Amino acid sequence: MPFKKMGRTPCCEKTGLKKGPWTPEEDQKLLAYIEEHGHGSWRALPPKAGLQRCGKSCRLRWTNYLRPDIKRGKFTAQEEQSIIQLHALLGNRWSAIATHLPKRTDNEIKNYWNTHLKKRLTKMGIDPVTHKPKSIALGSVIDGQSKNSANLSHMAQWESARLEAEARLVQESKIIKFNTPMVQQHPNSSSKATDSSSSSLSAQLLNKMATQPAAQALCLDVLRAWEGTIQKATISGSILGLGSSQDFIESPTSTLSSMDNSVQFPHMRFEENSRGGVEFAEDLNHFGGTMKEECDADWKGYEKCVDDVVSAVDGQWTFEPLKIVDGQEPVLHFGDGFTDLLLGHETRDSGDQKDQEMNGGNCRDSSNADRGTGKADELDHENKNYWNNIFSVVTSPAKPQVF
DNA sequence: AAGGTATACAACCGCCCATTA
DNA sequence: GTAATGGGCGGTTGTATACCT
Repeated sequence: MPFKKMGRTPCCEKTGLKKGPWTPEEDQKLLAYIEEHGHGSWRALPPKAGLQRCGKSCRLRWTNYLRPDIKRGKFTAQEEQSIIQLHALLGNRWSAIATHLPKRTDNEIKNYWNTHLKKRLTKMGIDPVTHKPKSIALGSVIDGQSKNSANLSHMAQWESARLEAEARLVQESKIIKFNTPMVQQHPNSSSKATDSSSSSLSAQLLNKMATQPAAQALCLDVLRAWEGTIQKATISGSILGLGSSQDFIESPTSTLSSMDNSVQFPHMRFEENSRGGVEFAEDLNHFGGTMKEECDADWKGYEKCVDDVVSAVDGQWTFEPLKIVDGQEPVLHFGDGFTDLLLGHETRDSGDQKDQEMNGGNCRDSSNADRGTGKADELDHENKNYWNNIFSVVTSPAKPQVF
């Protein structure tokens, strides 16, 4: 009984068809046929092309290998970072991840993740599913946080998909026009987004969500909460050993109706950049509203340990000094650290060359050394870039994005 | 040099969904 | 309304190669 589903027939007769690696001759036959006739029906293709293969096999061979617009070869550091960040955001949605990596197939990305990045994660003591230190992911310290973070991971996936859909709807309909000016402009900012061109609709959408209660879809709140969870879990939980934190994460649905505006987008400010796109300008308050209040208790205890910040060295999560600048609270951000570590920054001094390469592009450099200097503006810059990366992904699904 | 093991990647499998007849 | 079909997707397996003992 080869097929469990009723009404389902085999895509092809299995007997007599070749399986396994494709030969150059087979590739040539397939290429020649598609170039001349197009693939048409994959099921009907093999006999026409003179191939003893099933149509599905032909389709896979074409889409994953023979297609002319495929980039093969080693993944760049930028691509690696994209994969890691997108995976943190989207999970194992390889096709969705692939849409943001030009000329890379989902299969290739999936394989690369499984054979390289996933192992690197594990080696670093980070759970590849939750993108968190395993001590947290396993719930060895704070079970509640672990569950919350796992839930948030799924929530983030759900929210990201929803955000994509919403952004597409807005862009495609081009009906919504925002007559209100860009709100919450930074005092130093002169950027405006008053036009209704499609290029700025994403910015408008984000700002609309930030300012109009009825439109506050909270698509990004889950990420914010997620980040908060990481902060709390990492700093107050497993790292500083301050005990468990109270649950503060709710589902997007529940927060939609109950959360105060002050803990939503207003602590994030978006601007339209010179290219007409949207970019995250700054986090006006790392801990805004109730989230800050709920964290105060932890922060009081945290004051005793402000000289310590977590870093991963040789696969161990350890402490290193962190100076405070201008009385500002040092903040660990989700995404800081482990992404770079995965990219080869295993130690504070080992990634210099790579840092230089990445700094040449639009990559974050969140080396621990920089963090250790306590340069608040640099931290802010890193934070800004990190969110820009995420937002550019979720708000520009149609545009391949390489960080 | 030979055998065993690990790694990387291509390919396959089964499920699912949208479309079509 | 239902079965048939095509194709997408994620998980898994198979195989070639590199590395180690």
